[in-house]
Amino acid sequence: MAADPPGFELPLRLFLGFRVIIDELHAELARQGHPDLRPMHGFVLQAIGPEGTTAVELGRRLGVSKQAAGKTVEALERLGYVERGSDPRDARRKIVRLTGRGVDSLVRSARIFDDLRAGWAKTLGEDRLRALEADLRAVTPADAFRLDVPGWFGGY
Amino acid sequence: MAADPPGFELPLRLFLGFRVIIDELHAELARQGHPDLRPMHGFVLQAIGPEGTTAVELGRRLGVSKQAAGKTVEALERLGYVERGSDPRDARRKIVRLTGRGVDSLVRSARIFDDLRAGWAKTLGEDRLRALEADLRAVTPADAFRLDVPGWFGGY
DNA sequence: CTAAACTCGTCAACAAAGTTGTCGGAACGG
DNA sequence: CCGTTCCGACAACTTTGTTGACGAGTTTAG
Repeated sequence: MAADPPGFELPLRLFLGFRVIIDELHAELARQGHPDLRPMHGFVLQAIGPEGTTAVELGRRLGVSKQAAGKTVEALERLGYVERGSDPRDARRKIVRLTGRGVDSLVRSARIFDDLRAGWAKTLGEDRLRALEADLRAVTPADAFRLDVPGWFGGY
Repeated sequence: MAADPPGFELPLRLFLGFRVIIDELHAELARQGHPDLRPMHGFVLQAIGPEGTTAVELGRRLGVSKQAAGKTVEALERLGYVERGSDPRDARRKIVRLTGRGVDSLVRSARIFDDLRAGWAKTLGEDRLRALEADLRAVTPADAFRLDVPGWFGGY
C-alpha cells in the first residue's frame, strides 16, 4: 500500500489553492476596471461593509493596530474606493464608507469568486468540491479573517 | 436542494487551513528550541537545501529579487541558521549553507508537519484527507513555492 | 589574447505595511 | 463637573520588498 504523503505537501497545496484563486480573481478584476486593487484590499473593503466603520473598529476586525488600519484606509482613499466622513453624533469618530467604486469592486468580486468556484466544480465535480469545503470547515476555526498577513508571514 | 456555498468561502478556508497548520508548526517549533523562526524562514531554509546556494539563485527560486534574498539570508545568518562561505571555483559567488541549527529546524519541521497531518487524518479520516490532497493537486500548479507573500498580498 | 558581455554581491534610496508610544480633543459616567 | 475612556493623528522605528548603479570576477566572441 502507498505511504502517506509527506506532511509538508498539505499546507503547500492549501496555500497554492488560495493563491491561484486570488490571482485569478485579481486578473479578472483588473480586466473589469479595477487594476489597482491588491489581494489585501478586497478583505479590507469586505471588513468595512456597507454600513461603514471607523479606523479603530476596522483594526479590531482585521486583527491589526488602529494605526495600521488607518494607513490602509488612507491608501484605499487615494485609490478612490473609500471616503471618510465625520459622525454628527460623535465628533471623535471619522466614519470610513465605501464609494460607488468600492461597492462595484465588491459586487464584481463576488461574481468572480462564484465563477472560479464553478471552475473547480467542473474539474473536481460538485460533490467532491462540497466534500472539500466541508472537510476544510471541519479543520479550520469559524473565526474572522486576519489581515496581518505580511507581518504574520514575514515576521516581527 | 441546497444552494452552492458562496464562492468566497473556498479561498478563505484554504488560507485558514494553511494558517492553522503553519501556526501550529511554529508554536511547536518554538517549544522545541526554535522560537525565532518565522513562517517565511522555513520556506527559505527549504529553498536553500542541503547543498547550499547563492543569493541570486535563491532569489530565483523564491521569486524575489537577489537583493531581497540577500537581506533574508543576512537575517537568517544573524539567527544562526545559515552561514556564508566563498566558492573556491568562482570568486564572485558566496555560497549560503545551512548550519547544524538550520538542519535541525528542518528535520523537526518535517516531523511536526507529519504529526499535524496525522491530526487532520484523525478528524477527517485518512481516505478523505487523501481525497482532499488529490483534489488540491488537481487544481493547483506543480510549480515551486513563491516566497513573495508580503509584497504579493499587501501590494506594490 | 583581448575586449565585450554577462554574472554576482553590495550599496543606496525608496515604498509599503506593520509596530509602539504619545498626545489632544470629545464623550461618558460616577 | 471632573476623571476615565475612546478616537484619530503624529512620530520614530522595524522589516521586507523594490530599482538602479557599480566594481569585481568569469565567459565568450572575434
